[in-house]
Amino acid sequence: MATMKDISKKANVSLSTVSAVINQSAYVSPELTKRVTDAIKELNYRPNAVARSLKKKSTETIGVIVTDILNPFYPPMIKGIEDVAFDHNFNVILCNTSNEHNRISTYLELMLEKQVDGLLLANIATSADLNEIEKTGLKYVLINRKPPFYDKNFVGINNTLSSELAVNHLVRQGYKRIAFFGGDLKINTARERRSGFISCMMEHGLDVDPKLVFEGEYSLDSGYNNVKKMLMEVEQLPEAICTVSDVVAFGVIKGLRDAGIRVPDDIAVMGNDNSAFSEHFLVPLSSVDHSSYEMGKLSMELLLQVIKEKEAMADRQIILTPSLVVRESCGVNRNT
Amino acid sequence: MATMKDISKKANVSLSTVSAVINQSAYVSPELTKRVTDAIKELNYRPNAVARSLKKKSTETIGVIVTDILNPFYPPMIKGIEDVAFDHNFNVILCNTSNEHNRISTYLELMLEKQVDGLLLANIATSADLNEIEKTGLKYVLINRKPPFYDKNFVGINNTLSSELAVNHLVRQGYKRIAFFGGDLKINTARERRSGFISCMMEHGLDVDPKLVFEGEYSLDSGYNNVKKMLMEVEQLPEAICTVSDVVAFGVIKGLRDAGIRVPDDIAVMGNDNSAFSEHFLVPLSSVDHSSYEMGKLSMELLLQVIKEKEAMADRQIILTPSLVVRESCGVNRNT
DNA sequence: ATGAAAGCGCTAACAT
DNA sequence: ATGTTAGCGCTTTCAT
Repeated sequence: MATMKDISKKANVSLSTVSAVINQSAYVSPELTKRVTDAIKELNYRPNAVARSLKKKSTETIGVIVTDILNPFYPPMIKGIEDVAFDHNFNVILCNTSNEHNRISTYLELMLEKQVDGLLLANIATSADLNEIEKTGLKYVLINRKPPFYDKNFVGINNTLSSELAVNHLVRQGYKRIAFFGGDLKINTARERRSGFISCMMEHGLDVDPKLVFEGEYSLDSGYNNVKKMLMEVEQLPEAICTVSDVVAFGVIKGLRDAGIRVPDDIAVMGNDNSAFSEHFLVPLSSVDHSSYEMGKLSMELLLQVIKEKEAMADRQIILTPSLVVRESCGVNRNT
Repeated sequence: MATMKDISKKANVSLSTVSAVINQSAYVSPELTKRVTDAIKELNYRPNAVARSLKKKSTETIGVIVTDILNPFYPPMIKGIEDVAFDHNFNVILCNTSNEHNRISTYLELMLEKQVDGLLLANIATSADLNEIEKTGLKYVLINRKPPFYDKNFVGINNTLSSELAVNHLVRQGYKRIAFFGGDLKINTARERRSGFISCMMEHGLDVDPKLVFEGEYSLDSGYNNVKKMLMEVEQLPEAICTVSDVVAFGVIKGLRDAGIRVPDDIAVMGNDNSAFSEHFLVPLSSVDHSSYEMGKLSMELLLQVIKEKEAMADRQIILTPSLVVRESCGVNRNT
């Protein structure tokens, strides 16, 4: 690989002149400019970003940490991040923890050593984890999940509202006895969606049967297993099931079908997330769209701002508004 | 951020001693070792990988270029890559071209400048593209797709066999008039799957109606649109449709349903890829598994070998064997 | 066993 | 307008 030194020799100019034409950081006479650009072409020169980074203390690289790229919620988010990174000549180092929580620390160390300009994190839900991030001193923005009392840079959605949209739809369809299949209450999104469900039910004057409110995880298995549990423990089944996420709804529908219960004929099922292919699921899933692509995009744009500002800028929390997506899993309006 | 210099001062030793204890590259007396490690802890020192990379000419970073992370075929592959990278303290820069072919060149330049140690490419199907890669001089291995006559490092699957497995299954189910919904014939996987289909049909003594062999793309829309086309142009519909990929099958099933045709009752549909959630699709899709996670894993392992060998090692082509996955979309055996 | 010093490829302050 | 030079943080010969 040719270096700037090679160019300067070939073009018979100084190093700083080469640097000046490459970075257009100072006026260079057309004469010398041509000699330099010619040499660059001839030697097929490419600047060495590592050397530049060492000098400039910036790598134009960011780290993205997610829990599980296999969860269909994340690919659009990652695509959103990558798209804006690409537009700004930034690169994205993908860190996929595969739900192994202790991988986070290792990734953080690696990112620190690699001198990334910033971090995008989609799986920080506890103060302990946040603390680890803060200790790195890196610039960062949190996506989707956040610890209690967190008031710094963040891009997420209105989770309470997402449940409300879901419940409203179910109520409009005429369902009254509605179950909630939730997630891990250590995660704010799970807490907020759960409380949105409960408060919205109350708002409608509907009872929430505690036996019909389940905790779980953001996984298909969780939905499946909770259905089994419900079938065992609950005497009177619900008319509808409101879930914390599409993958959970997938598991719920699978569990229901395995038990010979038809969706939506016997029980309606509502998703939340609007994952890819939910439209084409066993029974096309009604859901609430969270535009995770948009979240990715906005978080990267925010991070770029944070990186580029010289003095610390005021923190921002961007909360997107979810929207209802009606398909078939909650049947047609029973009131009309 | 503390540097090695800070450590050497604090511990009152030379730079090379600090380096020696960090890299365990030379014997250092217990006495000095302790002083150094203490200083490292006290100053919370982290080695600067950028500086190290500049000196060592290796970044422990690789670039991964894929066409579209939204295609469910890729996340498992990326996860496989990332998992073995993680085990070797390598980082993965994700390059998602979003099917914009001209993004490839830009990514290649960026990867060159960033001095990645190697490249994993899942979308190189033409000699022209391969040429671009070769010009970078970077080490690389191709995944899944490859240009004609390519005989270098590669990890893929036996595409011909994947079609044969599909056809065999359909024939076993009693179908005789079988259509093929293919992909872009510029891509070897599409060509091989198509020719596997045709030869296997012949093997069974079955006619291939040219009007029932479609070209297309690896996308849902392609399957959907080709169904429309078929419905318009073909007088006698097929009993079964063999597709080049699950996403195409998704589109096919959607198109069929929209036209009031039931799957598998009226027409059977066979996937190929076994994407995530195919199991939970509108009608659970019978498919052929390609273990894209395994492909990712093996390709990264191969790349690491290539990177670590001093002298050029013999090229390797790893061809995985696909396996049939029977679900519901091709009905039950009509012969029994 | 430890230290001094050169140099990886670049940028930027300074000198001319 | 162009060139000289120091230095980013590290590794690695070469002395001692």
